[in-house]
Amino acid sequence: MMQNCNCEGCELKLLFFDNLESPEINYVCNNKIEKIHPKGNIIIKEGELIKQFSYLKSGLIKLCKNVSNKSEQIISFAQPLDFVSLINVFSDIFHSYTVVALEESIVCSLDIEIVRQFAIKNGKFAMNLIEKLSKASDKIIMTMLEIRTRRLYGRVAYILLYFSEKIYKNNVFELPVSRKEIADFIGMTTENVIRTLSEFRKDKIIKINGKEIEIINKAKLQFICDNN
Amino acid sequence: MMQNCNCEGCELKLLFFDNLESPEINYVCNNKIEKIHPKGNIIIKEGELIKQFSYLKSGLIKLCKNVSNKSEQIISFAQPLDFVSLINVFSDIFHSYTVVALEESIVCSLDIEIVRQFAIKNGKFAMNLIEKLSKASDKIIMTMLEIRTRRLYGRVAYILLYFSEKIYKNNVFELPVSRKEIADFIGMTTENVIRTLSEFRKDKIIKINGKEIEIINKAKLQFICDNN
DNA sequence: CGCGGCTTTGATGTTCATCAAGTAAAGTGG
DNA sequence: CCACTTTACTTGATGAACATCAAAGCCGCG
Repeated sequence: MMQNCNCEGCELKLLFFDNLESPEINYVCNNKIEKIHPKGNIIIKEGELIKQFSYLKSGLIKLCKNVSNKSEQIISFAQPLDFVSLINVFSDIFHSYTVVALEESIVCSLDIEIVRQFAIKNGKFAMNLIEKLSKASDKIIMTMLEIRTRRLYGRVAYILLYFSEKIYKNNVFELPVSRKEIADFIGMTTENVIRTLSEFRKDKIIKINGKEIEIINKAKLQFICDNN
Repeated sequence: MMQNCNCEGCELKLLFFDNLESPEINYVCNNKIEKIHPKGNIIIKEGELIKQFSYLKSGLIKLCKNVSNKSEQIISFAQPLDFVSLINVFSDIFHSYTVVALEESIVCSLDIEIVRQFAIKNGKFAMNLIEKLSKASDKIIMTMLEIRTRRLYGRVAYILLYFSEKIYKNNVFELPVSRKEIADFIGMTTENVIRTLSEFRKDKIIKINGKEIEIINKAKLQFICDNN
């Protein structure tokens, strides 16, 4: 789904291509591929050849991986500006992660060689890229540590606060993932995630209506997050 | 401990400064600080201002972090070429990790601004830097996932094989860390790490003599690693 | 020689995964 | 559109995995 939209107005252009001259921006604009991925669509598949540099313009994605033939592991969730095109696109030949759209997502892609050439020609652009990649990796590692230091209740509380504060910026939100995906992310079983959510509901900390969650006692949820 | 050693012979120069011209290499050589850190020394402290870009010339270090006031978390172990100067040196103002020497380590440091200017002036150098940073982050994330997918026995087996194969390339080796540090790394308690090591000893999988470990049944250890 | 830190083992209780069984919701084909 | 299948969700019961508490031995160091 190639589109000839004008990149001049794109805020992401500013993020990555701030340091490119106008003819280069035009080049990017003419050579980029913009694709709308419906919910559930696989954007990048583990094992595939890395051909493109991609970034998320809108939507929400999950980053996952198959580890040692065991069940799917979810590494992180990401929104625009959290960056997409992965940690390893410049250092590997094959994708080592799978990226899936959790909500309808617009992804812009550029031939990886074009980006590489830009970086080589333009050090400021490269430096900008380093900053973005660093922040993305750092965020993933920090989140994994935050989860590792907690137990079941704390982990579930953490992820509820995460969606509420970081992603939706609202006490009421629609969970973009299944109970199983939460379990895969926090490293617990689906049953125990459900049990914990039910406990929170019984304790009047949250309201549950299918995928819709309302946080009604945020202080208590924060306390559980901090003390479990 | 500043030294005027000749960087021309340094293999790390090739890794990072392959793309710098000779006068630039001389500049690096004259402005670098080479420091020998004895075992146990803190090389970088969490919270300090980021002033330098550092890399490990020899030795072994651990990367750790205090998370949410809870006990110290070990993120990874690293050797030379595994890289040091962290994921976030170009994107943050303060160090968010602590680096400690587990064995006597030689660290070379350069003013971070010098490195930044090199990257801006020389895109190839910047690209090289991106690759190194990417690989380092990717490795950390992969290791955290490998540990997360396993249970106590599998985790301990994993770390024994890790030290044996990746670090010391020998079936006999001196553990560079305490039992507590292993526990902090694999996210279990010290007592259970010890108990597991004792079990492995009773099952004649390893021999233990204080910090010295000998793997005598590697196939079995690998099996435990793969099935727990 | 005595103190503190690291290591070890055992006993106990908590946390969590697993198994089982049932309900609700969502997709599928006639 | 409905019967059918599949997938997601939910709850309970049980046992396994693990943390915690306690006590003692070991070792290096002042």
